[in-house]
Amino acid sequence: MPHDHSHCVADALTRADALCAERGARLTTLRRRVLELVWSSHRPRGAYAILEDLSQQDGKATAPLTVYRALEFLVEQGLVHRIESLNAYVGCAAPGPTHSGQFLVCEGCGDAAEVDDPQVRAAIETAAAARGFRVQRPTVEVRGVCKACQEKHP
Amino acid sequence: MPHDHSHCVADALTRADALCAERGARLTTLRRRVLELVWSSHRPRGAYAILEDLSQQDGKATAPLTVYRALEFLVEQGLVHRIESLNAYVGCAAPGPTHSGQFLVCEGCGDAAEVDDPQVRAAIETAAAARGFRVQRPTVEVRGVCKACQEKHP
DNA sequence: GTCATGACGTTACTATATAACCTTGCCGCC
DNA sequence: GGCGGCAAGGTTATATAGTAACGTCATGAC
Ligand SMILES: [Zn+2]
Ligand SMILES: [Zn+2]
Ligand SMILES: [Zn+2]
Ligand SMILES: [Zn+2]
Repeated sequence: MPHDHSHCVADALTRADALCAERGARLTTLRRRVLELVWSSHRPRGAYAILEDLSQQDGKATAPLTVYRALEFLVEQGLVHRIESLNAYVGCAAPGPTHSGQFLVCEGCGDAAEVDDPQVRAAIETAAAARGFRVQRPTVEVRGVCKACQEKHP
Repeated sequence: MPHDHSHCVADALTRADALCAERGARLTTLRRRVLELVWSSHRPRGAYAILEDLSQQDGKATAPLTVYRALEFLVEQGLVHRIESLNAYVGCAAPGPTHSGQFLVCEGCGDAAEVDDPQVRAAIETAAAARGFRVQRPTVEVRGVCKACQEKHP
């Protein structure tokens, strides 16, 4: 779905500003820049890719730790999610009460769509409870093909 | 649950022998050794940890590729699963028709219990279908605390 | 035996992530 | 104003994870 992505970015930054202000968290210039770079598309972006973007913008090399620290902050604040199966990061579509959604990762276009399906969450909770397992952080990353890509290759 | 783990290992190896024979897949000495090392506990084990085990057994350094190739084979055969969120590998409890189960990973003891819950699978399938997403490979890795560890720290 | 195939070894390299330590800038307070 | 405390960010080095390219050897079909 071709959309006006600049809106996605602008919205994400606005929400981030609001959330951090509300919580007294410091969304510094660097952290905000990293957040914007994560949001450069809906494809999860690796830490080193972001590092390169940053270095290029500044015309000088940046250290990995700089990026990792910013990402750590953004993940803690629930503004960004880490996709474990890709070692990459993607902007959260609906930050707020910190959550952990599920991700539909397309093999075709690479986009990762975030969904937060109560049924999925409940099924996992139930299956875990049946084994006496206390859930802390569920990770659900579904590889497959998105609607748009299916239509492209019929 | 303290159990006779040697049984787990023996069973796993027996099943692996049978499955590979049935399929005409070659479970070579190296691959069998790696499988045994993966099964050394119920904790997912990193490729480099296995590499060290192997090197130590042989008294000479082994190359990473050796291990990665064996692991690739074992994963393809469904004898071993990769835990994405840990970059580690764990033996499959019920190999056979190749499946992709869910994993309950304990923060306390590190054990990863494999479950294959139809409800979870169905919920994911439904949620994906509702968005026109075709599922290929679901990854579910739940971090939390297992029953035994909960009882240990009440 | 010959030859094709697949398994394994060797070397070098890329990618991802963290440790230890120091500098800077902000903020409240004396 | 100046000082103490703290958190962010910089610097350097290192740990951990994964691949590429190429060669050699074993197995099995013919
Ligand atoms: Zn967008
Ligand atoms: Zn797609
Ligand atoms: Zn066991
Ligand atoms: Zn446990």
